[in-house]
Amino acid sequence: MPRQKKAHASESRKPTARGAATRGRIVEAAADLVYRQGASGTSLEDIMAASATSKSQVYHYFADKDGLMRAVIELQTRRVTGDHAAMLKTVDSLQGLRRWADGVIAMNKAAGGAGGCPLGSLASELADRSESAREMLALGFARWESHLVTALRAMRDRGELKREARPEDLATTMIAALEGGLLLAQTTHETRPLELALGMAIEHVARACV
Amino acid sequence: MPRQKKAHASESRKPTARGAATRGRIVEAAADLVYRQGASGTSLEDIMAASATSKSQVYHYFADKDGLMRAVIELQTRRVTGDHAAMLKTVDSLQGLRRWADGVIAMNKAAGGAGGCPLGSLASELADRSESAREMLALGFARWESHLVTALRAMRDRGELKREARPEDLATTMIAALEGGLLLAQTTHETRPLELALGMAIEHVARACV
DNA sequence: TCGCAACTGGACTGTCAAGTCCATTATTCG
DNA sequence: CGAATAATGGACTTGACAGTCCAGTTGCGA
Repeated sequence: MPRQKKAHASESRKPTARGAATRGRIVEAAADLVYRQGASGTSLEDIMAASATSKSQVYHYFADKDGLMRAVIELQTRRVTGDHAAMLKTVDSLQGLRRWADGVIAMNKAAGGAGGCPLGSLASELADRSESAREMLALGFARWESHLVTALRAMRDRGELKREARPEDLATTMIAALEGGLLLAQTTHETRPLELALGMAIEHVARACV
Repeated sequence: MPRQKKAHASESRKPTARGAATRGRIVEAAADLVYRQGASGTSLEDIMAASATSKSQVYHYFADKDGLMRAVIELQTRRVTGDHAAMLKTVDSLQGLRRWADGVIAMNKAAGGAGGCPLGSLASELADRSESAREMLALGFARWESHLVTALRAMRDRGELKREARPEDLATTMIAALEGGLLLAQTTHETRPLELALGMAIEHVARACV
């Protein structure tokens, strides 16, 4: 019996350009809605309407809602890590790190404090409810962290950061501060908690400088 | 027309002891389920089953599901602020603060990193979806912060903290670190991010010491 | 150009959840 | 005691939503 595994669209078929575009439209619409309303607060019909697709299209590309949500996590992870990779690419100093943080703060200010982190809100909602989602999100955070680690290592190589400093740990605290600050900003509708938290994290890095 | 406002049970009636107990059972069951499954992931029937009540009882004490969710927020806020008020009551030194942090970490370790913060997960889910919920949660965080501020002020009064230090800002960063650390712990199922984040926050306080 | 497979439209089903309603049973208090 | 009101049981309505099904169309490759 040659591969009768009933393989689903999302794997092992041969999508055309049109099909790939449709799939992309669905995931993007889903990601935006889920960002604003949460996964369980977003219905497939919402997504169909926002992406101008029909039910059969959604089920052609995804096994079920969970499968679509996994694709959403993947997209948001790509977006966040991509954005920060670009912002951090040239960062190799405390000054550069400060500018990166200022960029994050400016974005939050533009949103009036609301919104929160796309990865953070997904993690909070799904981490304890779906093991596969949790793993994907953990991986996403790890990838994000790795870009910070790269910047911190560059600082160390330049001699700004002490040789015994641990870039991995510093990156973890940076993201924790960012996520916590964003959550408080989202709740209070003020950017100040984020500013304070990121300020603390950067000071923490400064303490590990020579 | 004397006060025909169609006032609901949760206000302006006179509940008996039995009624108050029933109401309490409902809210507690709801709080536990919502903590594990989220608000939109928890149905009234789940809550009815867990609290051994019927639909008419739920609607006797709460106008609708939103009203019940507000009561849940209130309960969780009371719980969290109560717990931390007790833990922080006698704290007036960096040492005491460290012990408090160790207690938080131990609790998280006992849960295998999972769970997250009851207020944090509610905030992440509801802050952008219900203005009244957002306000209640902001108030809850503020009350929580105030207990930390009290401890920090005690440190300042004892002369351990610099006089120009800002207890309010330090408390904000402490909670941001805690929430961010908890989120990462929940996602990675490891306690380490929380340890690192709280370590950073306490070091941050230490930097403001004389 | 022919045939197969990718793609799409949309009706239909079954389930589950929120909220309504009314009848019945306690409890309080004059 | 005996109204008035609190408390409860549970059936019922209404709507929304995930997922199924099939008929029809488009497009690619031999």
